[in-house]
Amino acid sequence: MADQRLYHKVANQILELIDSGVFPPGSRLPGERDLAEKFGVSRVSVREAEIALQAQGRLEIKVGSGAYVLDGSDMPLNGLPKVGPFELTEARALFEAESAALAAPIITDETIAELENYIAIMSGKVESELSPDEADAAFHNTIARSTNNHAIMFVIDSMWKMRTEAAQLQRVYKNVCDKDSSHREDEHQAILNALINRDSSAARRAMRAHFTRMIEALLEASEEEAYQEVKRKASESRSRFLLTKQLS
Amino acid sequence: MADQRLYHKVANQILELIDSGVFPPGSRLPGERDLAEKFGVSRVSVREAEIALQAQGRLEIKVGSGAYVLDGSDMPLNGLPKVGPFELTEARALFEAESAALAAPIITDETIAELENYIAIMSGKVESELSPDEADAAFHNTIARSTNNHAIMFVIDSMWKMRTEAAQLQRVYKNVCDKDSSHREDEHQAILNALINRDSSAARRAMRAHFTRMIEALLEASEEEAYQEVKRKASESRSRFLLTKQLS
DNA sequence: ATTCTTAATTGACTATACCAATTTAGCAAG
DNA sequence: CTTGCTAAATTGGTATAGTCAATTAAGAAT
Repeated sequence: MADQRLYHKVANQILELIDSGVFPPGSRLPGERDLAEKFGVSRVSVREAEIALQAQGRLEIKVGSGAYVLDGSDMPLNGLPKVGPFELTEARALFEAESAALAAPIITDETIAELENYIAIMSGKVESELSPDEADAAFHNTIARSTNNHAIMFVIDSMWKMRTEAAQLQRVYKNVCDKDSSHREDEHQAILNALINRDSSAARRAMRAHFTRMIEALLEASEEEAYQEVKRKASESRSRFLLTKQLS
Repeated sequence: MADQRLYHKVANQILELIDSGVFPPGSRLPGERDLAEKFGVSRVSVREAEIALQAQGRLEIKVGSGAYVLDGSDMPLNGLPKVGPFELTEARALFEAESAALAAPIITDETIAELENYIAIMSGKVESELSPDEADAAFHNTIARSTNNHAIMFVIDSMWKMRTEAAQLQRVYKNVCDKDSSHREDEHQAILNALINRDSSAARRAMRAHFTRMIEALLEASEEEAYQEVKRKASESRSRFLLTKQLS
């Protein structure tokens, strides 16, 4: 532990100050010169520490202004895998179902009201600064959050970010996402109803059904438009997913 | 684009050299002094560039040796949340169970042989360059890999990395992990048997049981040693986990 | 109160120097 | 010829000190 570089130690000290609330997200860090004196190190080490933190998406350094603490929500999260739409949807079907099942028994009325709001936004019945897509993200993330389990929140959030990247790259996925707005509302409502009833098992089923239909839609889309890659992956996995579906 | 920092430009130049194959993964970069001269910048700028790339997991800098290009496979993945041992185990119970259930119908005999080998390594019956802990990681990662789903592989791998970080920080977790070696072998064998039978449902159950016992062990440990934080989180979530367990 | 100018602050970059870890070269012993 | 050790060269790590440019804050002029 003693063989780590100085700038690494400094970075950790800064991180502690951030996490302990001394420097909340959005706030500005003291200047490099101040921090150098405070930590008893050279300015170079502070600089290197801040550069490393910036590379990790924890800070944003503005020339002539200062280093600002970034909110954890917009952390880019390095190293997400490139993942095809089918396998991603499959993974979400499994994991988000468990997320919903775990959330069901302990979800609060406030959170349920929040979810209702997101559904309204998605259907366009309520105007908001959130886009329908962002409301969709918020819907799933909020369920994950109500599990009170940070690992689950991380996983659900990561998969949404993969979806965003995948949607940028692949037309099929985007088309399907756009086209399924009609089904989406009903399915989200079904999930919500299960949560309102605090029915863990129903929540799992509803969430699985939500993504299962998305997979079907992807399959159709991949047949219409000859996206070989998607088609191959889809047919290869179809049987086993439909198999495991029955086992829940 | 012209207002980016120098070290950022240098980092991009280095990245280009890496991606173009001039410096393949595993190779060593020229020294900071050489690169500084080559790029026509100061050594500090090269240093800052390499530190940023290291923070992004593209390089590994070894003191007195040099900066080495990292393979994409062992990128450390930044931005992992700090997660308590209980919630992490809970998440793994849910997600790894689904991973195993999905893998069961399509796992190959080769992969099963691989898993057998990892179990043998963990029990010490076979000597290997892998530590028991690394074999444990390989066991779970291999199951995830056999799902053929990159999103699932990512999630399982991420959670193992969280575990590693958590174990460094929290004694309880580490103690439990060390003590459960005895149960571990039987449970892993049970999982493997389910996979051999291609029994999706049994694989799910076995995997859940594996982590459920770990949670019980954590609960005991947190009572013995008065780790308030763990204790609180555990008791708060215990009921709902045991609840959802029955619903599978 | 508003705008403009100016001074102070802050990050960006360079140059130089020294230290410690690592590697390499060379030499000695077997 | 191989092995093992030592010393020198290489390499990253840190510090100090200074210059420059972007930004901000303070003050003056309107």
